[in-house]
Amino acid sequence: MLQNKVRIDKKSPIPIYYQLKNFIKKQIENGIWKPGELIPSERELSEELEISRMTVRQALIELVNEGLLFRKRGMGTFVAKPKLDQNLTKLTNFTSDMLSRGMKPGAKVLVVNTIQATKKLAEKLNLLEGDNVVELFRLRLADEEPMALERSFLPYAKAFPILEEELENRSLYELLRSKCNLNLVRAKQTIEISYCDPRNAALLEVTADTPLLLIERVTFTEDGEPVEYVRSYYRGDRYKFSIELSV
Amino acid sequence: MLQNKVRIDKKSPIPIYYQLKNFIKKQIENGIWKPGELIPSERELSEELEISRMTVRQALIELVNEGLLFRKRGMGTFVAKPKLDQNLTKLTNFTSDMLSRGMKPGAKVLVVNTIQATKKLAEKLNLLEGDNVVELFRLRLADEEPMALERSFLPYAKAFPILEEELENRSLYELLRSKCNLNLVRAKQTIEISYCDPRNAALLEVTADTPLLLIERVTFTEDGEPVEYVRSYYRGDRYKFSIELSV
DNA sequence: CAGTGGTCTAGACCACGAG
DNA sequence: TCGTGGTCTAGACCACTGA
Repeated sequence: MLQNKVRIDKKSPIPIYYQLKNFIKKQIENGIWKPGELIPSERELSEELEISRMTVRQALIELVNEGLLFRKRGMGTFVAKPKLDQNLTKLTNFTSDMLSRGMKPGAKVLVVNTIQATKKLAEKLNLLEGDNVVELFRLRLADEEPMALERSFLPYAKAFPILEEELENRSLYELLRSKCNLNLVRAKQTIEISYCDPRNAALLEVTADTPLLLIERVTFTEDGEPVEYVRSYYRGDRYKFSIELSV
Repeated sequence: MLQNKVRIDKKSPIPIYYQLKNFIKKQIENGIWKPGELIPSERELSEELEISRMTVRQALIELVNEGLLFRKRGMGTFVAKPKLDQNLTKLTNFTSDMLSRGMKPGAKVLVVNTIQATKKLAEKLNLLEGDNVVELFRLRLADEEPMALERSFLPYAKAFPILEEELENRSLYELLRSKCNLNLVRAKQTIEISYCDPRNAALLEVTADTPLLLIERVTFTEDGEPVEYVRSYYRGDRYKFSIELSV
């Protein structure tokens, strides 16, 4: 049934359930277990690999959550059809988005500033009106071509270390993680059609009446604290937004 | 520590871990455990409620996945700041989307047809060129006003029962679930700016040069089989798309 | 009926973080 | 050092499925 049980090393510092997850992923990747097919039952895996059934279950449950497997009560566990990139709706940013499209990301800093929170900003960032806020206005480039205008607002108290960093062509999220110890894990965003502020049209190399995709986003750390409020104007003729959804 | 342990009923058919989840949700909802605060440790909950630690863990792990709690190694489990609607990126559809906006959804059927799959359709729906496909072209209404044009394509073999159903003002997803036994759990979609086909501009009550939000989507069942390919043109002046993301 | 996944127990050892 | 979450075991009973 299983080619070789050597794949599980109980002495390894890598958790057993994690090794099993990787083993199952490999079986699927290599087409040994095909989409729609039944995989060995929990008890079978548990016995053949000489590990506890609860450990097997931890691996299977995580793979079900990741969408690689699905289960039917009383029937067994099956390989899901791949088709979908396996991760759902990843939190991404301009830098990694462009990299995944095979383009070279860039950022030209137009404004870096410390301002006082307006009522709207205070609301978005969970601050008080008048609290200090870092404003960062950048032109985002893809393969050296203008792609978007991005105006970010960050609570000064959390993000001030970035003011001492070189921001040109750097990933803001990477800086927030490494310099401010802020781990961004969730975001809420809206997408709508908008138009360019005429003063900024030239920067994007469009005319003022060109429709743009306006993406407004608030990004949060794992404890739910907002860290960034950003408005991005993407050139509608060059950008297409892609997402995956689940129930 | 815990007001009363009566909340866990071991005789109930409701799983213990599930009762515990609900209990914790209540504690958070009622402000007894506040955002950012430490909640009792796994061992504490296990002892006080007289249930196994593994059972406590199952409840906590699921709540962490749902974003209500977060954990720090060696420190404990904390209540996450609410702020975000708790569900991430739900798979939604026009009907429930409009209901959640407090508007009355509607659908006017323009075309129902059985056609042969083109190359593109065959690819999207995992069919062979020429296979039968149900085409459904509808004008979607919100509070009786035109909001979007939606052209859906479904594999005839899976979706044919809907042809015998009244489609006017019905939710397609609801019909697919109840009449075709198709449970849609995932989707992949793209959002971009587009313009209306001049022949259809009048239906949306816009001029042909009005920018629209084009949402293209393929929807899948839990085993990864595509069930619907749909192109929706939303009026950019009336619609704003909203999503939540996580790592 | 036998086999499946779903739930649950009562232990155990580990690595990590704080004082 | 002590308490935390992370991992793991070897059992158990249940409800559900298909034959």
